Order: sequence, then C-alpha cells, then structure tokens
Amino acid sequence: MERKRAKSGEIRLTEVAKLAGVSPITASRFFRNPEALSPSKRERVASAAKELGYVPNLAARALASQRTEVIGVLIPSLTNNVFSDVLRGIYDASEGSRYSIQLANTRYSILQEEQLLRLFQAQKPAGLIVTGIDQTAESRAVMEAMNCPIAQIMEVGPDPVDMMVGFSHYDAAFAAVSHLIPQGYQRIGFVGAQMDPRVQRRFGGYRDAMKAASLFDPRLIVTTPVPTSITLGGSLLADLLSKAPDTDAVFCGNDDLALGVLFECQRRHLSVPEDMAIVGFNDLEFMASAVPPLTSVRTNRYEMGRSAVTMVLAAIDGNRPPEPVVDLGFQLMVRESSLPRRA
Amino acid sequence: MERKRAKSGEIRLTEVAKLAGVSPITASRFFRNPEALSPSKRERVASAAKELGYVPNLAARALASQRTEVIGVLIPSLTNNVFSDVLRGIYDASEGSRYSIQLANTRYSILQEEQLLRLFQAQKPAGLIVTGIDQTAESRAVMEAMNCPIAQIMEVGPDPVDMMVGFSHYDAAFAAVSHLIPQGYQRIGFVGAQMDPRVQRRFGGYRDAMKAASLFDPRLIVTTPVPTSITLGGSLLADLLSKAPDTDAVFCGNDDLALGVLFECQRRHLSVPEDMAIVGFNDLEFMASAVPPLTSVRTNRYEMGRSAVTMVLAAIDGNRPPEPVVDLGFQLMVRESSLPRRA
DNA sequence: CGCGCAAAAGGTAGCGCTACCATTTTTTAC
DNA sequence: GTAAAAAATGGTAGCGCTACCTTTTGCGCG
Repeated sequence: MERKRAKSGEIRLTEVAKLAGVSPITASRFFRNPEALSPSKRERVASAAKELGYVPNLAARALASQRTEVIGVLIPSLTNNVFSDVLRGIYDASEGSRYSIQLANTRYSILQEEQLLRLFQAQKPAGLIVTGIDQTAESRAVMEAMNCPIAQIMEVGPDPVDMMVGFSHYDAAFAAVSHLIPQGYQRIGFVGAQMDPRVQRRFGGYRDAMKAASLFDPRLIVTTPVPTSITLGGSLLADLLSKAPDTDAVFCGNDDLALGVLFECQRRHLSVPEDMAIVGFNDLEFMASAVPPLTSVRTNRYEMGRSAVTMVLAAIDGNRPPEPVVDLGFQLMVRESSLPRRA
Repeated sequence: MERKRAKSGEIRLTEVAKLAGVSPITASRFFRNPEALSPSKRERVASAAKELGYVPNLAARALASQRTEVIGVLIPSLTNNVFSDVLRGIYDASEGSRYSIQLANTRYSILQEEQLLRLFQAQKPAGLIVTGIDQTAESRAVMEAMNCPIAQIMEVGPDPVDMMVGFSHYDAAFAAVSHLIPQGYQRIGFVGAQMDPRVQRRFGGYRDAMKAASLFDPRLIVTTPVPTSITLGGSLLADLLSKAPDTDAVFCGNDDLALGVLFECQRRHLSVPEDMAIVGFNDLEFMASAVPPLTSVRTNRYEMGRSAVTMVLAAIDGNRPPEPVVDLGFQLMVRESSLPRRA
C-alpha cells in the first residue's frame, strides 16, 4: 500500500538537473553563483531551466540554507508623505540586490511595533529597518535576539541597537526657529499634530530656541495627538489665534500643517509673511510652489531610506560601516514665507 | 566521523513538544488549530512554548504545507498619494487575518510588473493584488499559472484575470467635464502628467465630453509623460495658457496638478473660478481645504484596497464573491472652484 | 460491562533545497 | 613530464515542519 504525499506538481531542481545532465547540486549552484560552473554546464542548466519553466522554491531554499533574502521594514504610517519618500529610497536601493522588502506598518504604536517585530522574527529576515529610536525594552530584546543587521532610521541618538541613519529633529527645529527670531518675529507659535517622538523633539527645539531668546510663552503652543492633515493645520491656527491673537509667526510640526496654516491665512485675509510668517518641516514638494513659497527644513528622506538599505546590505556581506551612526543633517530652506519683518 | 550540519540554534517544535510531554504533531496542531487539542494538552503546549520562547519557522512550515500566508501586492508608485490610501486599505484589511502583505513597486512599467510577477510566483503567495487592467500577455499567463485568487484594482473593465475592484476612470472624467459645461465654461483645458493607462482613460472621458458639446479643441490639451507633481501643475498651466490664452477652465488629470494650477493662478493673479475654473481628480484631502476649495472626483481608494483584500481572503477560504467585478463608483465633489460662471 | 464511535494523539515520511565534505578534472609550476 | 594546487562536480544527509494515515483514549449506551 503506497501512501504518498501530494507533490506540488511544480518542476523541481532535480528535474532541471536531470535534463541538463548534471547533479542537483550543480544545478543549485547555477542559480546562486553561476560563475562557479564551467561555461558548458552553465549553458546546459540555463536552457534546461528555461525549457521546463523552472521556478525555485524559496521556502525550501530558506529552510535548507537557514536564511532568507528578506529585509524587514517597520514604519509608523503609510499615509504620511514623509514615509513614502523614505520607502522610495528603500525600494530603490533594494532593487538589483537579491533581497526583497517586507513592509509593516506600526501605526505609531510601539506595542504594535513589538508584535510586528516578533512576527518578523519568525521569518528570520536577513536585515531589518525600524523607524525611530523609541522602541520598548521588549522590542529591543527581540531585535538583539534576531542576529541580523538592523538600521534605525529617521533620527540619530545615543545607544543604537546596531546602526542608525537620520538627523537631529531637535537641532533642525532649533535652527528653524532661531532663524525666525532675527527676522524680527517675536510671537512665534508652535502647531503640532500626531506628536510622535520626533515631533516632540522638534517641539523641544522650538521651546529651547524660544527660551534662549526669552520669547517662550505657553499660550503660543497648540498641539493635538490627532493624526496630521492639511485641514487640521487650519483648525490649529484658528485655535492658536484665539489663544494668542498677536501671533506673528508659526512654526509647524510638519509641512501638511504649514499648508493648512497658509490656507487658513488666505481665508482670513492675513498676508504671508507680512501678517504671519510660516515655517514648516520636511520640505515636501509643495512648499516651494505654494504662493508665497513656504520656508521649511529639508530632510533627506529618500537618502535615509537608501542609505539604510545600503548599510544593511553591506553588513549582511560582512562590510560593516566604520561608523554605525550616520547623521544626514538637514537644510533650512528659507523662502518668502519667512522674509524679514518690515519695521 | 560525524559530519553534522550546523543547527540554527533556535528552539524547534520538537523541543516544545518534548517539554510539554506530547508528540511533535500535537504541538504543531496547537499552533494551527488549538481547538483540536484537549484543554489540558493545549495548556501544556502553550506554557512550554512560552517558556522556551518558541518562534515557528515559517520556511519549514511553507515547505511542508506547500503554501504560504503571504498576499502579494503590485502597485505602480509609492510616491503618489493615491496609492498610499489604497495601501492603507490593504494593510488594514489584512490585519487580524493571518496573512501578511508583500509589496512590490512596478514604477508604472509593465515589464517591471512582469518580472515582479515571476518573483512572486517563486513565493507561491496565497493571493495576489495587482494594479490596473493593462498587464502584458506574458504577465497574464504568469498570473493564470499562479493558481491563487487574484484581484485587479483601481479600474473595472472586461475580461478580469480573476476578480476586480475599481471604477470607470472614463465615466468619472466624463462626468466631471460634463458638469463644467452647463456651468458656462467653454474653453476647458486638459492637463495631464504621467499618462498611465488610467490617466489616458480619464483623458478619453474629457475628450468625449468635449466632443459631445462640440467644444473639443486640441490646443486645449497639455500632457507630459513626466511623473506628476504639484510644481508640474503650474508649468502645465503656463503651457496651456500660452497655447490657448482664452482657456476658462482646466480639468486636471489628478489633484496634485490641480493644486499646482491653483498656485499658478494665484501667481498670475487669476481669480478662481472667475477667471479660471479648476477641477481635479481623486479628491485628496487638500482639495477641500484649499482657498478656494477645489472641485474634484472622489474615488474610493481606501475601500478599493480594503475590498480587494477582503475578496481575496474570502476566495482563499473558498467563498468567492458571486460577482467577480465590483464597481465602487465615484462622486463628483462640486466646490467653489467650479461655480457657475458669472455672465 | 463490553461495544462502537468519535475525538484526540501519535508515527512516519517526506516537502525541495543546500551545507558539508569528498572526489574528479583541469590548470599551473617547475 | 610530474607534482601540487585550484577549479569543478558530485553524494549524502538533513533544514523544521506538516500531510497522511494509524492508534489510542474517552464516553455514551444497550
């Protein structure tokens, strides 16, 4: 009585090898390192594979070789434009390499992040990219147990899990606000949404720049944990103006809010920057083409994603970067919305 | 002479089983269908797994069971806001199910799409979601060979590979343009970028609506294959006005262009809609908060992603929807930017 | 109190590939 | 021409899990 498990019906490597007249292991080498074969066998395996329409079974490969060709990526949001640039860098850099990207969305929840990390653990990714530096202790433990290169992105800070690519949100915000002050603005408001750790650090930069100039006033601050949006920028400006009608400038936690603030100014017939200066954060594409063009802090998001993948790939191949923490910096893009104040 | 392959060092199911005092297969069942165990063993396996920190090996599972718990998703762009909404729907709907999403970016290239489909084939995904209805013959062949539920999204059309969720871009554009005409606009321009198949069908709707009213004029059309952006909207309007200075309305292939057009109008001190009506496409969030609020065609992008996953998951479980093609329709959101023209 | 049947648990044999070593063939050096 | 080194190829034995079937256990009932 023969008891057989259903075969998948797919072509297997063995069949390719048989048709090519080589051993299975030689055929296997062809797919992983063709240069290791002599030209004649290489040719034969190639044509046999093509003839049979062979597709390698990744699960079997992963099981036998104890590794996968997957890089896990954890980001907090798919909606936020900021991350689409980072992702573009990530996907661009992964292309051409034999690694593929496995994306997961934490929705700004560090608990969700913890769960997703455990999920990734089961997949034994070859590398990992996580957003930010505020993981739970549990998450860090999982990451340390994962035994693969890991890059934290978006920020730099002390004590990296492994590698880091980002910039200082505090410094960037500090620079942006510090630029407004000598332009003659004094009642500089802060509007922020989402208030994830990075926005909080931007707030820190704002606060300290204001304090340094003795301009800090809690009435100038409007924040909400609600997810950011352009519309929200308008409401937050309305709130701000009701608390502090003499506000003469706004530093926005991100560019969406800044655009919403601009629209709200237009609705109120406040001219920018005469009645209200506006500074955003991230320098999304629309900031330069708005009317008037809006000042913002350019962050190297695409590059952040690209470098993170490049560093992880290099580390997989054993070429760790000499310095595990890379600060990509930022540039203050000064535009019409923060011109010096007319006396 | 013992020749041993290096073990992974991870806890295996066998070890969990041993600690729990059950057979490996019983432990295996615990992770796939806990109800099949008696409460006492269930309890013992659970605590053993926890004690050892067991993490199942997905590659081994996939190999043994001949299936994965992955749904492949092919989209043409990560930058375009439109897809971030679709993705959000996809990720939201997949959450809670035991399936994970594998995303790949075709960059609007049907050849890249073909390649990526072959890559997916090697992973034997449990389901597949692809964007659009314009795959190559080769791509269709691969999809048909994949033997898993497939949903085409963003559009509806004849001859689905399997299932479809979308709407008619032609109808939506036709409706948008047809709404402008009775408002008194006659020289209605079309600006389009990227010009992927969906934008081309929108153009078709514009063209036919204009022809139906005997208003069609090729000088009113400005398109470019360049990827879309807000800034580009401004340049395209500039082009349009140099070709047809008497243009009194613009139908934009998407909302980014529409916002760019609005900014360009502001720069030229053209008032909207008095001097220039503007209609966009997709109804991104900023359309309603712009000044003036911009008319657009709302498309159910989040829902598209959500339904696609839901349909695929149902099909995996054998519950195919009665009707394989779902038209989610669209809504014309009429706002100030296309108010009736003053005589 | 044993019988029959369903539910629960177990044994065995792969899934398709690659690591590890051994062997054969080719190239190089002298 | 031969020895040594290098390159190419092959054989064997799993990787960790689950499908498939068999065996055991629990339990209601005549």
